[in-house]
Amino acid sequence: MTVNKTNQISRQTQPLRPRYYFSGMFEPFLDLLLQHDHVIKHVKKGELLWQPGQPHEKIDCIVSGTLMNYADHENGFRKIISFHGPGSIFPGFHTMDFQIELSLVNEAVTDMEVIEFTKEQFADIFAQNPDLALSVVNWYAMYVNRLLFEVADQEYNSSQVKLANLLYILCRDQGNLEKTPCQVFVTQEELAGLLGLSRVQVTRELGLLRKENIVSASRGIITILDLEKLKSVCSFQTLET
Amino acid sequence: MTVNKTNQISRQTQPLRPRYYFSGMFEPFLDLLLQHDHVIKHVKKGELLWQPGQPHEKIDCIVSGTLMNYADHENGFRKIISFHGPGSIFPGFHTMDFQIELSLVNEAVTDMEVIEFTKEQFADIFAQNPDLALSVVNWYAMYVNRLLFEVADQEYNSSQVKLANLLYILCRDQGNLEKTPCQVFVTQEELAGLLGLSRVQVTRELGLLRKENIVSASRGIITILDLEKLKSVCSFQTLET
DNA sequence: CGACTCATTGACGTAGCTCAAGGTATGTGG
DNA sequence: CCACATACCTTGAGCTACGTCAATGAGTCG
Repeated sequence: MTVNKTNQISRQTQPLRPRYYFSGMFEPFLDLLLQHDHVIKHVKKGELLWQPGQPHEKIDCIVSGTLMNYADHENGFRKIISFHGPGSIFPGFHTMDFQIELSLVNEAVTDMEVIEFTKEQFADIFAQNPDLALSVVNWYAMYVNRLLFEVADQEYNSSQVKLANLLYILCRDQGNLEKTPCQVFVTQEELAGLLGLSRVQVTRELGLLRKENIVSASRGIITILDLEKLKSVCSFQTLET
Repeated sequence: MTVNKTNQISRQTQPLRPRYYFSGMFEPFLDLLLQHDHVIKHVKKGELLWQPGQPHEKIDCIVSGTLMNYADHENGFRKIISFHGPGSIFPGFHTMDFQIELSLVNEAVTDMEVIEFTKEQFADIFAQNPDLALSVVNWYAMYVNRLLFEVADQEYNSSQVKLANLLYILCRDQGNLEKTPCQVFVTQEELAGLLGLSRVQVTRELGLLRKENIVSASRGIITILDLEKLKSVCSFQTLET
């Protein structure tokens, strides 16, 4: 996955679009991070990085593997918020306590290796390295961007457009926009959790996309057959110009 | 408004709840900011801080007045995202370009005075002052918290609960939780924009709350008559324990 | 081969939307 | 101070997108 590693003020050629998968931003700092006090942790697929209901005491920098971050709502819905891969940190570094963090869950979707810091340890590194501090800020900006996309754009789209947007973005997050057909490895239940729709509605909308030969679906895999047709369903905020 | 000005690792007594109105975080740095290159800007009520469609080139630190930040969706809905008052900065400092920022609008809801920096100027201050850098990060964390609240909680609530949550939070944002009756100065159209509901639906839900003597409403003012009853309608994420 | 999890499809209910017609404060110019 | 315009608010009728419930099929794995 290509990631913009800018640490200076820079005008990219294309303004950035939302993403659901974060990676790469802290790779330039891996050596630096390893020089400071830390703990190496290995987490098996399916395990949680820490127990929900606890305040966030640690910051993890991902070396390998992927993490899924979600929240379980009091009336039973599971909202998937983001995925984090190598070179991302989670949760973002800050020095406050938020109620809502107590109900966030972080699950390894593959075996993982992470470098773990306490908030105090990370605060020291943060204070001594303005470049790293800037990356923390840019990490937050990307996270805000994903959330703003949902709050200001997806909220007003039909379930059809929501789904098309998400599939397109997941495709891009994998760096697969060029090669069609592109496979996205995700269950319909996960799609529903990412979109805030019911599983049944996701099935229906996928059915429509399938009828138009835009995608084909099998157990846990969506294949994008016709990216151009898919784009024609997406909303403006999603697409490159 | 009381604001947690923590710049060290600290465990507050109460985990923080979401807020829609941001202020105070950068007040300790006002003198510091004024020592660096800046421009003082005055913006009249109703004017925009910068034109939509432009990349965000500047960072404004608010000295006085209040700003409303919203996005207009391609199919006509206006989503209100946040309000910023004295001691907040807007937009958050970062060094990337995001597509979605182009459609964010920032309108002065009162006459305003702001200290304006270019990204380059702010980047210098950021690099030289770890304390200020930490406040930028904490500012982002609070912003993320407001967005997560909407994405992970409000999304699954009925319009009744959504509205109750919002009224309670607006009340708290003003620091008025103690004194009932508490007045919230907001039109029903703004409530609709904050919640992603139709104006008509907001009227209906307010009507129900009125029947229960929880609120009374007049032109542009909602008065909370019975905070305890209002709390009984709210969802868990909204309330203090 | 039985027991999962994942996907499909139909029947039906409803929350919240749109459209529409009106009512009531606030502000402005004469 | 009145006439008129302009916000803002209220209420009803009807529609529809999406949710729920339920029954069934289709891969996958020990």
